[in-house]
Amino acid sequence: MKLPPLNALRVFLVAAEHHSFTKAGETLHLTQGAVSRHIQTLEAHYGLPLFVRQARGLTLTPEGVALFPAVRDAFSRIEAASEAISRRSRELRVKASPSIASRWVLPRFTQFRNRYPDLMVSLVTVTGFDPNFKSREYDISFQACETQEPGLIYHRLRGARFVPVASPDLFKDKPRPTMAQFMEYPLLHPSHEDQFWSQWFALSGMNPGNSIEAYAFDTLDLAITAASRGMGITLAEESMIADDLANGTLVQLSDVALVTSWAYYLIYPQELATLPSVIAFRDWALAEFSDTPPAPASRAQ
Amino acid sequence: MKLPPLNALRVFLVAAEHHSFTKAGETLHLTQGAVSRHIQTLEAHYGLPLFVRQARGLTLTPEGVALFPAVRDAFSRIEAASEAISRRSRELRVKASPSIASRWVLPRFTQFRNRYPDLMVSLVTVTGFDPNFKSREYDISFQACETQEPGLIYHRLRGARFVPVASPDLFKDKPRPTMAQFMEYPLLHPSHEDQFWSQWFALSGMNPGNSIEAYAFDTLDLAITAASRGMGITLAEESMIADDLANGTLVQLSDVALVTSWAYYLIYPQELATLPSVIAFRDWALAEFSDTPPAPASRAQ
DNA sequence: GTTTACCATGCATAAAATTCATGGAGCAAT
DNA sequence: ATTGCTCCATGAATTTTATGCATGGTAAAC
Repeated sequence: MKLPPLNALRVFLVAAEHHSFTKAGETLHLTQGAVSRHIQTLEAHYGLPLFVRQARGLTLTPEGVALFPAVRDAFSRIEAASEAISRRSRELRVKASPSIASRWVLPRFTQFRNRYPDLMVSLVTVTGFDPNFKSREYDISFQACETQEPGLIYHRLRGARFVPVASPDLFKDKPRPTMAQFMEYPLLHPSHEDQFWSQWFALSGMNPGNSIEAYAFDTLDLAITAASRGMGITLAEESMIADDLANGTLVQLSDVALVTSWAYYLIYPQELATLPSVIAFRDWALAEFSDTPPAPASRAQ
Repeated sequence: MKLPPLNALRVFLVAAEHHSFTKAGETLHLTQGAVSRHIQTLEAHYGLPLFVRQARGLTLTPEGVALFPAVRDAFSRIEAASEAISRRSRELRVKASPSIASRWVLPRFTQFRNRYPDLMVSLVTVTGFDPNFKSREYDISFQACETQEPGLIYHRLRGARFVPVASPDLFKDKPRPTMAQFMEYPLLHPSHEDQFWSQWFALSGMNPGNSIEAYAFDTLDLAITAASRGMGITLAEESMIADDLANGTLVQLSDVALVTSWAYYLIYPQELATLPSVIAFRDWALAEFSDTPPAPASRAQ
C-alpha cells in the first residue's frame, strides 16, 4: 500500500473546504506558508496540481475535486471511530445493589470523582444481576456471588459477615439485651426470606420459636436504616455499618457473626480490563473496600 | 475536527495486521522501536491501550479492534482515490483522424514517448469527432474544424492548404503536366465529395468538365498514398507531404494552393488543462505541428 | 535454568515541518 | 495607468518530530 502523505491530506482537506490557504492556516493553527508547502508536497506526490491558483481565489482541479470526497469520508470515518473509543475511556458505569450503593459506594464516590475529574462515572443501582454483562448497561459491578462465570474478572472484596445491631435509643435506660433477650424486641429481617436470623440463632445455639415480632425489608440497607431509627434489631453486614458504629447511631449487640458462604466481588468483563477507567476504578475500589490489602500489581485475584 | 496522529494510524494498521511490531517494522521499513513509539503516540492520544502485549504475541484490545476496520477502510478509500487520480496523470489518449495519425503523429510519436517514458500515451484513430469529449474515449484531439465549442481549449496548429501532387513515376520520361494537362491523368479525390478538385480548378480559372477519370478515397491519407504509388494526381494537404516531397516519393505539380476556411486544431476539455500529461503533449504538439512558433508561455491561442 | 522472541526505552542523529520575512502575480478602484 | 490589496510561493533558519541503535526487561518454551 502506497499512501500519500497523510498530514498533507488533512491540510488539503481544510484548504479545499476554505478555498484558501490562508484561512486553512488559521483553522489549522499554521501559517499560510506551511499550508502552501503541504499542498506542494501532495501535488508533488501525485505529480499533478490539485488547486488552480488564481488571484481571485482558489479552485480545485478535477483531480482535486476527485480527491476531496475520498479524503473527507476517510477522515470522518477515522474521526467517528476515534470518538467512539475515546468516549469509552472517559465514561464508566458502575453497578451496585441499593445496599452497596448507599453503604459503600456513595459515601466515598465524590472522593473517586475528585481523583479522576475527567472521568464521567455514573452509578447504576439495580437489583438483580446480569451475570454476563450482556445488557451492557454497566461496565463494572459490585456483586455478592458464589460462583464465577467465564469471561468475567472477579476481585474478591470481602466475605459477608452479619452481626446483630440496633439503635442505642431502642433500649433507652434499659441494659442492652443479651442474645436470649433479642426476642423481646422486633427483629428486622434484611431480606424477605428468613435465612439470616434463623441461621444466626442456630449459630448461637438458640431456638427463637415462631412467636417473635419481625419486619422484613427489601434490602440490607433498608433494614439497617430501620434499625438506626430504633425500629428493632437487625442483622447487618459488618462493612456496611462501620460509620454507624463509629458515630453511635448503631451499637453491636453480639460478637457472634454469621459468616455466609458467599462474598462480595468487584466484577467486570475481561474485554474491559484494558480500559483505563476500569483500571482506575478497580484499583480504587480494591483499596477502599477490600478487607485484604490489594496485591502490589493490582492483578486479578 | 480533531484527528489522531495519522502516520501513527498507518503504523497501527500494519502492526494490527501482523500482530507484531517487529514484522510491521519490516513491512514499513522501520525499526521495531519506531513502530513501538508510533503505537505509544496513538495510545497516548486516546488515553488507552490498543494492544495487549504478551510475550507470546500481540493482541488488540477491544478498542483496537474497533479502530482497526475504520482505519483500514479509511486508508483504502484514500488509496483508491489516489490511484485513480495518479493514473490520470500517467495516461494520455490522443485522438486523431487516420490522415493526421499516419501523416503527423505516428512518424514523430516515438520521439514523444522517448521524452516522456513514464507516460502511457495511446493514439486513438477514429473518424468523426465527439465535439464535447463526452464519450471520454480520448483526452486530447487533433481536429480540423471551423467553429469552437465552449468548455474546450483550442490551439490552432495551421490552416489547411491543398496542392496537387503525384508520384514522379506517373509521368515516366514525359514532362510534368501543366494544370491544363491534369485531366489526362486520373484525379484522386481525397474525399467522397467533389469539393477539393472543383474548388481548386475554380481557383485556377479552369473548368475540367465531367469527363475526367477520378477515384475517391475515404481519407486524405489514402489519396496521398495512392498518388505516391502512381495512381494519379491528388490534392494533398501541404503539411502531410513534407516527407514525401523531401525524399522524392511525390512531386508538387503547381504552386496554386487551395486554402480552405477551416484549420487544424489541437483540442482538449478545459478541465484537463491542468493535467501534466495534457500539458506535456500540448507543448510538444504545438512545437512540432504548428506553422507558427508557439507563444513563449504556451498559452491557448 | 537457559534460551528465545518480543516489546520498551534512553540517547544521539537525521529528517521534516514550521516560521519568518519577502517576493510576485492578478484584480479592483482611483 | 497607477496604486493598493489580497493571496500564494519561497529561501533560510529553527524547532519539532521521527528514526535508528543499542540495550534492557519480561514471559514463554525447551
